[in-house]
Amino acid sequence: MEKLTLHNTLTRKKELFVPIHKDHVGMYVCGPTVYGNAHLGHARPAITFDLLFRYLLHIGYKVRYVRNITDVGHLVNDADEGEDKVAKKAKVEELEPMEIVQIYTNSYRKNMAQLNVLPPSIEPTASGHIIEQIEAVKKMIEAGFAYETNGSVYFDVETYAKNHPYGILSGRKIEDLYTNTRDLDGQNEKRSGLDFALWKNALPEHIMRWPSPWGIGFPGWHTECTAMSTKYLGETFDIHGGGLDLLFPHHEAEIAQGVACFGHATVNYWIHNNMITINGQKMGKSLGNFIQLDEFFTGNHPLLEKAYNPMTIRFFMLQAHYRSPLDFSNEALQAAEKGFERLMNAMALLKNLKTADTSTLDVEKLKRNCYDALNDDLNSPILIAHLFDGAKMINSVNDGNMTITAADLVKLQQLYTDLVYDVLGLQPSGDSPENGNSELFGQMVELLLILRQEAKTKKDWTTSDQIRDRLTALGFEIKDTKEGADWKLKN
RNA sequence: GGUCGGUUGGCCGAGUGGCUAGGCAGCGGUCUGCAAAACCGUGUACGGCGGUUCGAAUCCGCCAUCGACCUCCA
Repeated sequence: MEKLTLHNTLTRKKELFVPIHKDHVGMYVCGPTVYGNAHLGHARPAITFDLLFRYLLHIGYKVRYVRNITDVGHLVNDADEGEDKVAKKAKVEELEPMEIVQIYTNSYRKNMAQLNVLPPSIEPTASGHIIEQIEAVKKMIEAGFAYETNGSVYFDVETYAKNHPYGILSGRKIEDLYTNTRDLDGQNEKRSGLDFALWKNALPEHIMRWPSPWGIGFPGWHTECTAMSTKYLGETFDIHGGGLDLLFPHHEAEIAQGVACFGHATVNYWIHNNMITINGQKMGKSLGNFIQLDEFFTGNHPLLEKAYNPMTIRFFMLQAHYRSPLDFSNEALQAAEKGFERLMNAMALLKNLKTADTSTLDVEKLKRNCYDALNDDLNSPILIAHLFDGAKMINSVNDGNMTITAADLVKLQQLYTDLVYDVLGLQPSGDSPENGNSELFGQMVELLLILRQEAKTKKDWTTSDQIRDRLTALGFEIKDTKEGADWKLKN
């Protein structure tokens, strides 16, 4: 099996990945809070961990991939008066909270499918695991790491920090946290400003509420991930992923909760993807540069010059390393679009290349380079660079400047299918399954091109150019090759 | 203010103590009735100042600058 190294945020080093159980991997990734449409920011962790998921599967692991749906317990702010995001949205849109959850869960799944992100093995919801969360809170109280005040339960960071390194993941020192913690409203119930809520007492106007040993309430926002990850992956599991923005306090809190519940660390490898910026600025609702995935796909946003195919977005993200920040701009996306086309052209040529008795290209070396890149902390940009090197070779063989044996061609085809389709999860953007009439439609275009060819034979350039120009105006791209005219629909 | 991470050619974006990243754009060429597309070839680089070294864009120090987190955020 390939030797994969991954950057572990806990040690800030690349480490050889060794799963707890041979051949099996347990991976948990923080999913979306479903109170709004998925945006570009959601695509980054989804694609990052989809790549990891796909690569682990490709190199032979059985993977249980758990990605949660947060549908409760995420407060709009950390004050006691904070409203649940889902409940707030429900009030604004005059819908049941679970209607909100359903609408945006459906929308998220649709967008993920468009990006060719594989569904996880298990997609648990916070509201479906209230019992598990209550049990976890009970354990933490019993272990002496949590306390109840007025029907709410808080994690006692000070007590925890006496014997455990709170801040180990985010590199924070507890003393600094004290001096830098902001004064928020409603801190009076907590023993310390650092303490975070495990269970919140529900005020009468709260619509999402459940009974608990501490009265009617709802779970705090860090608890669900601890309860659900350990329920499905065990008390200790291999990989925990998420966005860098969740490092503190969310993942730090998860580590503390895990120790409080089980007496030991629950996660071996913490993996974090970096953030996306737009024209150098962080994406945020208040900055007005917040672009939803649907808006990318339709081009319907003031910052977008055109619509972008989901595969362009995917390819664009894979061209940067997951731990680097990635800046979005129309120019960068259009460059990615062109590059992606180039790669797909090579994929198409690969299907029927002419073979020869000898190869003037080294498939094994190319293959080694590609896997080395992936094994080095999922270096997808390097992988793609090697795939472009290969594309150049494929073009050269096609032009007759290089040769390939039949055996090497099979190997090369396998390599590209494995890496481009299976691991990178790219697919030709022309494959739009919603276009049911595409075959008939294609035949019509062919017919027009035959008429144009007849005109060309008669040197009737007026007619031939008219057909070509009108088709171009309709959005078709006509390519004249030695074998005749070829066409495709520009997106 | 604290912590962490960046600063690479026109743009995006890798990587490395000495050996071509790659893509896009540009330029030149092939193909074509003309185009378009495609393909081939090709230049420009490592924020500033010091230091270590035979050699640094790559290591160290200082400075400048940008960003992230510290509060919900993917």
